Amino acid sequence: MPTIYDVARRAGVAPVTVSRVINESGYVSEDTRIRVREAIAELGYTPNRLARGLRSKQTQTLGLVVTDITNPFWTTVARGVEDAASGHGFSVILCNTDESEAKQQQYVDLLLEKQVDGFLLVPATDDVSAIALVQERDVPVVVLDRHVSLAVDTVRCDSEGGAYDLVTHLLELGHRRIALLGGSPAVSTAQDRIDGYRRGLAEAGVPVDEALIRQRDYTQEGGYAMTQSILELPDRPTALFAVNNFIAIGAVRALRDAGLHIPDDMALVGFDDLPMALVVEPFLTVAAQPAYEMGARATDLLLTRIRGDGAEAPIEVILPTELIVRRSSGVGITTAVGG
Amino acid sequence: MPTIYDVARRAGVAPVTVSRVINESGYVSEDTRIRVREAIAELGYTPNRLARGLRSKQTQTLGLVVTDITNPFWTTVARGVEDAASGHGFSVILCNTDESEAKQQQYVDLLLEKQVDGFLLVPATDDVSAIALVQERDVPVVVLDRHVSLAVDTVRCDSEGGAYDLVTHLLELGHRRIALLGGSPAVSTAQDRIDGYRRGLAEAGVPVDEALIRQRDYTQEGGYAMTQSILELPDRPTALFAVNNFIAIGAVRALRDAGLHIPDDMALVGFDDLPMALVVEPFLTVAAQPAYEMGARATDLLLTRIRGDGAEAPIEVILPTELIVRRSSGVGITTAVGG
DNA sequence: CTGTTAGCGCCTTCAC
DNA sequence: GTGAAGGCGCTAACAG
Repeated sequence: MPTIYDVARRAGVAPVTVSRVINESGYVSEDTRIRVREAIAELGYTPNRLARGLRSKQTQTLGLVVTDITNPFWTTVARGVEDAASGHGFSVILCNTDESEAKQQQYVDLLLEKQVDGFLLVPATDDVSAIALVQERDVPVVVLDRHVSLAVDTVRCDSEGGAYDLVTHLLELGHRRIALLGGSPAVSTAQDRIDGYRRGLAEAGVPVDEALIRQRDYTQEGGYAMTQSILELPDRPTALFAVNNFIAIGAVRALRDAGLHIPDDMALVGFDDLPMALVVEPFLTVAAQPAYEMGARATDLLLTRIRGDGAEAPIEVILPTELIVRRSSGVGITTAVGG
Repeated sequence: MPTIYDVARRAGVAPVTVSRVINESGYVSEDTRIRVREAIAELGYTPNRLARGLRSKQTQTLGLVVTDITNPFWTTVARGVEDAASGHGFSVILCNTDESEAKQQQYVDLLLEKQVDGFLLVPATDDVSAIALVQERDVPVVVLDRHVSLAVDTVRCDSEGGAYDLVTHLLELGHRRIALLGGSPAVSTAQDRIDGYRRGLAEAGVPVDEALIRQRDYTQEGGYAMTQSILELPDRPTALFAVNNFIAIGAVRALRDAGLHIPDDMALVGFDDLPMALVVEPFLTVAAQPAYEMGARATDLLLTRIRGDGAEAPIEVILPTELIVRRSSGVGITTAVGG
């Protein structure tokens, strides 16, 4: 592997001049620049980023830590991050925690050791120790999607508002008994969506029936089981609110297995839209989150922090969700409407 | 940021001793080991992998370059890679090319600069220059999923056999006119699947009608358009073979929009299964590829190459596909059968 | 506009 | 079992 010394020798200049040509930093005459470029091409020289990072203390690399790369929502976020980052010459290392505290800690340590310039992190649980560690090390972090009990930049969606919109939509259609199929209480979005659900009912003057609220996790199995448990109630609801896309799919399957028709026998609404490429027939009424934009915005914020010219105080960016009304809630509309 | 020098001073030893403790290399007495460990903990020392990599010429990092991170097939492969790699202390940098030659070249260059120890790469097209470059640099590469015109380790699935199984299955059900909705000719799997299709028909003594073969790309839009074009034929086929999961979904939508019922009006089979978490009702007969295993096997192979104790000659691993018969092909079976 | 010097943090090599 | 010396490839800081 040739180094800048080899290039320098061949071009008849000092190594530092080669460095300047590569990084387009400092003054280099057009003449020597051309000679250096030629030498680089002739030798097939490739810069060594380890050495560069060691010396300059910048790796031009971001760490992205998500909870579930299997969920299209997160791959979409990742694309937003990737596009925004590469537009500024940064690359991204993607890590998957499976909502595990231990894995999260492990990846944060690894990324720290790899000297990433900043973190984009979806907290696996409500434990903030990993994030606190990053902050202690003075490495910029932006928390994605969820909020934590820590002063830190956050970019997330309006889960409370999205849930409110969905419940209000169901109430307007005449539903009064609406069950909630929830996620883990350790995840802030799950809690926010319950809050929005309660507010929607409260504003409509409909009392909350605690027997209609379930909490498990963001999985299809969870959605299936919660739906089954709801269906066993003596006094069944007329509508279900699934707080995540996987839960919604589990609910659809459980309803189908129980021989119930959507929306005639049971209305259903969900959170997070599925990509068009993956779904045969979009029929689920959802509060869609701007996943791609969330990734891009968070990255922009992180990059300003890395540049060091942002405001001092932590910022919280909350992106609106979009209510997309389709067949599953029981209206004949299939086009999107604002929300 | 503390360095090994700080740790060494605190523990009253030489830096090299700290290094030995961290890497568990060489002899260190139990006594000093404990003192060093304590100093590390007290200072909150984190090793710097850039420095380590620069010196040792190993980064314990693999580059994984895939064509479409939006496709659940690739995220599953990625998980297989990730699990196998982290089991051996390696981390993975995941890059997405969107089937673009230029992006692939860009990422390969970047990963080379980052000094990854090895590559797992899904070729974006049939251009092999990027792979050749990696080989010139003496960095081990394993090609995933597709085969290329180059002597290189490859781990892929038996596309030809899977296609053969699907076509044979349709033929056994009595179909004689089977259309093929294909992918880009620049992608070897697309070609292999056509080959399997032709062999299946040939062995059954059914002549190939070239008017029933379409080739576009692995997208839902492509599947939709190809299906429409097939439906315009004066002499329609009775079954469709979609060579990829996205194409299959596009076909389902096109058939539905045309008011045709699956499988009564038109049978349909596809390639690649969709994860259970994402699909409401699995009804598509498919040749499923062992995505996770493909990633894991490829990683194992790559790691032996990195260790340098593998055979010299390139290896080609071909994993079998599994025929999963469901409703869409027109049989009343919904359980999996071997293939 | 170009060059010299030094050192980032670590590990390899050799010495004791 | 432990340490001293040196250098991986690059760029910051300072000259000129």
